[in-house]
Amino acid sequence: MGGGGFMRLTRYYMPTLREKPAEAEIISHQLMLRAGMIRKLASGIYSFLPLGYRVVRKVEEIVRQEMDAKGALEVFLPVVQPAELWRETGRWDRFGKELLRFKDRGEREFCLGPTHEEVVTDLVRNELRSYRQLPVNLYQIHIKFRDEIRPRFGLMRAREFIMKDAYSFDADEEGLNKSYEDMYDAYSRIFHRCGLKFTAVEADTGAIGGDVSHEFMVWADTGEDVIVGCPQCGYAANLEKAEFRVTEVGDHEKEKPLEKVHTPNMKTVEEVTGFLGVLPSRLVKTLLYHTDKGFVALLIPGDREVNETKVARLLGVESLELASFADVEEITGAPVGFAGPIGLEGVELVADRLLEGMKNVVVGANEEDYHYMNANWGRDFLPHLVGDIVKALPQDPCPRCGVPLEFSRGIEVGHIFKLGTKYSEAMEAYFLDARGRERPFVMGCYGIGVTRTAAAAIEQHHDDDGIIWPISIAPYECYLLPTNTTRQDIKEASEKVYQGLMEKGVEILLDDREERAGVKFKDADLIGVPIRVTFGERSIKKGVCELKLRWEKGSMEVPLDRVVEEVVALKETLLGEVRP
RNA sequence: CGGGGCGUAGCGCAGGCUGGUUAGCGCACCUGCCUUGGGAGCAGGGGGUCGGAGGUUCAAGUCCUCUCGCCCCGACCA
Repeated sequence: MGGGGFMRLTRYYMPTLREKPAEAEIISHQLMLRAGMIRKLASGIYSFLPLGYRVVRKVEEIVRQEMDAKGALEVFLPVVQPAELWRETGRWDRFGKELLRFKDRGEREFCLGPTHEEVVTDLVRNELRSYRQLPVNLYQIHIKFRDEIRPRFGLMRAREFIMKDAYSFDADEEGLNKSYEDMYDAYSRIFHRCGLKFTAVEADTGAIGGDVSHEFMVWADTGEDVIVGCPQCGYAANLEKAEFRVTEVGDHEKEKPLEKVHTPNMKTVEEVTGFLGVLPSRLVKTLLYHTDKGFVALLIPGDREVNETKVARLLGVESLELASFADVEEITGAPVGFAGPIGLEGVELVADRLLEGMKNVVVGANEEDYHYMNANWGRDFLPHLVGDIVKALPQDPCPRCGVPLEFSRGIEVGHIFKLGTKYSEAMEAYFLDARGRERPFVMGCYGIGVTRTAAAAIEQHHDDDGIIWPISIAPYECYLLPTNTTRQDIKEASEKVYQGLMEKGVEILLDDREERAGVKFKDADLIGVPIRVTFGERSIKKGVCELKLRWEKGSMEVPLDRVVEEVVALKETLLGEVRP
């Protein structure tokens, strides 16, 4: 590790803060600032101090070992990338403002790399020619820059961050499947070794493209992502992707005559259903969206929300956003709040499958202050397309086994994709197969947010006093705490143990500062080193010191001449607990 | 991009409405004494372009205009 695996605090740079910085909202951000791990340079841009950087390096090293074990090869690609490359895949225009663009002195356009599909594909297309050279998996660990709309939560959603990204190149689908499985396995091992409680969930491929994808989620109530899981069969997906079973196959009511009702100034589902005395699920919301293929009207139950990801996938569109108020008026002939499928022309009607078979529902009348009651599918309106376009809700039946789904929150720390030939075709990256045919590489890409993983670990492992590092990613493994360095016996004992542990390769901090014991205890707890050895007056006279784990209340007395071996053994035990 | 809030010492803040000596407090920092098992005590001390620019005024941290930065919420589910 940088700077060696041992250090005395009198020579360290670890500016801890007693008070929590005003800017920090979530616990990992607060603790990283307080523990002297990071400092902010600008919005979403952080410097790593020695303690923080050691944690980053620990995570990186675990990632590196597991990637190498799968035969992936480490490379180092440029942060600054030319616009032409991004134009080849069309992402120069599509990527949006997250892509930080600038020009060099010669007015040539560049960007700071938010990801490296283009660069890595460019790299191999000039060098890999034959199927015999495949598969290849190239990875790197370094800085990414994404100009987030709103950076927040410290390292959790930073603009500049450290990422491990890997790209696999295979000759065919079968090869890709193998590469993907290897990465899935490597990721499981990596997060396990980092001491994290996590789960892999099915995910949508979104802007990166491709078809199959999993996200690795660290469980945390403060997480920004919603995990939908089945307690019975283990189905797990993120909210964007989560499917659910339709159990009700329709109503057995008789169709009643369509009835136009006056609903003055009632625009929301609550207002209309409250006024008409029906359940929100009996109202059909009609939402107008603008897509790159024109306008569409989405029909969903009043108690549901549109899942835009599912819609985009179903329609095969790239952009999807709610129509403006003006467009809604133009298309429906009524102000927002009164749209409905009956008599709505010029737009494609897309209905959620939940509505199929429902009888006598409420819909907007496309006329200000009017709705219809007893509208019926088939008789009064007929959707052009039916599909799953709403978000799952807790208690919806699992798509696989029908057991009620449970919702929880998580932090996305890893994401793997089967890309297929999307990039290789766009960039004309071909190889020759066994029969001499030119074929595009079948690609996969695999990311891990290294700095986010460190933050996620804190979200999952802390208490009121500070961080509680899993030993595998702790900045140091052991904290030596002489309570009073003015006493020779205490000082000498701690120095001797320091020497002993150093020789055994244990990563240690010796708190040799002339501070009062309380200050040292507070700092030790704050920075969260897992093993602590205390040298105090009472115990030193008995020839012992105290061994304590950060997450346990009590400590154990250990003879001074045995503490080195005890710490070494303890370290091995703790590391063993996070080995896959 | 829309809305709200905040920029005063390294950190956390007061002062501002109602302009008026040398701009304060706690923590941190330096020196000394003392103390040494959960962020001690006493004494002394250093540190500020009050985010920046312009303006009003005899006088601006305070009022006005502009600007920069940071934080939070929202970005339209009819």
